[in-house]
Amino acid sequence: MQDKTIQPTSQAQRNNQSHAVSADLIAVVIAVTDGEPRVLTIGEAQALPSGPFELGHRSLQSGLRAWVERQTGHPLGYIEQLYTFADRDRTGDERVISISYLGLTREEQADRSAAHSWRGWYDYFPWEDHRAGVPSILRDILVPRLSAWADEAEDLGVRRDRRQRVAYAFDLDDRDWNEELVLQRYELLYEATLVAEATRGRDGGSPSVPGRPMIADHRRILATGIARLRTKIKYRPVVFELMPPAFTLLQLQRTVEALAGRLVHKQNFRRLIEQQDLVEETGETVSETRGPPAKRFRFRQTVLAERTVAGTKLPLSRA
Amino acid sequence: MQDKTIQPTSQAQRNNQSHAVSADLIAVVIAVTDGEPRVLTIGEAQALPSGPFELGHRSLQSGLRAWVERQTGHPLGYIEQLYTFADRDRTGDERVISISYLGLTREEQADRSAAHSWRGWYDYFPWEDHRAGVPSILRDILVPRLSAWADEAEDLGVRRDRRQRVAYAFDLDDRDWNEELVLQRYELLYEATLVAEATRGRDGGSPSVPGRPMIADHRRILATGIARLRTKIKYRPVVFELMPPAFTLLQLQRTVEALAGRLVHKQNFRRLIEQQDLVEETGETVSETRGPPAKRFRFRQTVLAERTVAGTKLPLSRA
DNA sequence: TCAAAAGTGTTATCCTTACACCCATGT
DNA sequence: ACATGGGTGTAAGGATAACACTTTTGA
Repeated sequence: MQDKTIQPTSQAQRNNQSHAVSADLIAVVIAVTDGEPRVLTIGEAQALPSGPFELGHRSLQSGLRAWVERQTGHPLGYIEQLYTFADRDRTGDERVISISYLGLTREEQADRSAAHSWRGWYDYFPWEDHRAGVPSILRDILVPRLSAWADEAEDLGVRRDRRQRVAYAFDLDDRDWNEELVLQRYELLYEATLVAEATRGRDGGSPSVPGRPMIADHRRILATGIARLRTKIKYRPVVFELMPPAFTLLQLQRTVEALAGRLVHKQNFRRLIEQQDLVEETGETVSETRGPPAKRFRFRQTVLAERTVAGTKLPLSRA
Repeated sequence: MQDKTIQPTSQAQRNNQSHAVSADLIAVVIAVTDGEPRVLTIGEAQALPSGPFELGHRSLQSGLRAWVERQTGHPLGYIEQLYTFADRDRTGDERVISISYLGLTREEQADRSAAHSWRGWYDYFPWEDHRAGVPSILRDILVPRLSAWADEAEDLGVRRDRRQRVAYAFDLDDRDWNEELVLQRYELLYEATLVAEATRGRDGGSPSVPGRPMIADHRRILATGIARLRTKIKYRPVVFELMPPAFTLLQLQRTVEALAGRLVHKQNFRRLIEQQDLVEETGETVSETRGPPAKRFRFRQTVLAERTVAGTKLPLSRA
């Protein structure tokens, strides 16, 4: 359109302070303790650790690590970027860019003095825990309210679209539950103004549904992190970031189940783990549970080097 | 550590202009024409479309769309976020945050007047095209130079680490080539100062290797986009964003091969596509190639709604 | 004593991989 | 005629899902 745009304009306009933005770093830090997935929070457990990206930070990652450590006393191990989004600042004349990260650790003797706490993530998403069967809130509260919301649309197309999305994201009948759709479910609930965040500041709306809210859009970010983690454990050995150095296969299974929010088949799970050579025996056995002593295993660090690998899904031809 | 950090500090410090940043939006826009994957470039084909995120932009996505359209006259369809990174500005007292996106379109009658061009992505990464067998540059130039670089390290551990990473990322023997490791390969070449971008500004270094450079870190971003696309085509039906409304199975196959940089098995590919119900016949046939007329297919839009689905890899137990 | 947990097998089924082959058509 | 491409068939192998069952031990 304009011929002055032959060179990328970023350089040219950088000195123009008219587009001032500030960047926030936000961390979703997860640990699994006693078979419960927990998230690291600050304040009244309504906020994720976060802080502005500063000039002193060497990189986004190190800035994030600094903030988490400062606010919670907890050093981070594995982290990966989640998503970046932008909202208009409350003042309106500035933009806030939020860069979110997912971190995995073990909930250990961190600095007690720091004001932080670990909260079970199902406090925020009670409908996501299907380990003890389909949660009653789902059947009794969420689905009826979502159906009502779908039907209240005037336009036929909208109605159909809503029904379809609700069915897809919340479809139960046990086997069809897709645990990865954490974010889609939260966003549907938000759209239907069934979560507190959606009605905040605005008037009325439906009374919100069980599940603890968070400040700003932190709960949405947490949902993003959970969704990412639930998909990732299926194709990358990230669970081990959450495990102690040595563990039994049952402990490993319980951790996976805690994350996925559903139970897995014991024998097949064990076969899966062993056949992929993900673990090796330490030689010790422990009998912390009742039942016979269990062998302890450790993660084979070498697989990180060997098989950062990905799976093929293309039927390659031999050259 | 500090007790004043009970609340997230982002709010508190937002008005402090000491951490001024500017945010750039960068687009990797891909199309496949005549069996060649192309990337949308501006300037002397050394830059990706980009521009600062401005107050007028409703969202990151719409800001990106605006910039690409302004600079190239090309409207965007499918886009997804790639990655966000930060570099110190050349002035040193400000930060630049780059938010990159991947876009997929068809290279069509866009505005001719706009100063843009489509470049084959293998111009930038000649070592990534294995459709006609292992590229000779790989055997003759890249691998020898990388080996030399690995061996020139003084520390034994570093030497071993480098060799391992080179072997993993570049290992040939045909079948073991992993087309998804585009970024890892580029970064190794960068680390070994074998690409022009690595020696730019600095003195000497090894003479660079075949492959067209780009400004700043645009080539790294392109590598990120290619890698993402190569992995994504395996589990989401995104190829169809690159196809015309109707196409033959061979055209579809050629597109996938262009992206993956390797040949796929014809019969098995067709089975894969058909059994997943991704396409349906239009009823027409065309004989543009020699050989018998081919049926034309169209993408079944419904699958987007039905199966945004993901695959299980956990051995779930029946409740 | 009994229930929870550690283990070991075994089978059917599906998907992937790899072959081999025939037919139609344009050069 | 022949090479290129369209289309069909099928057999072997491995991974997954779904069974059933024994043994050990703490509560």
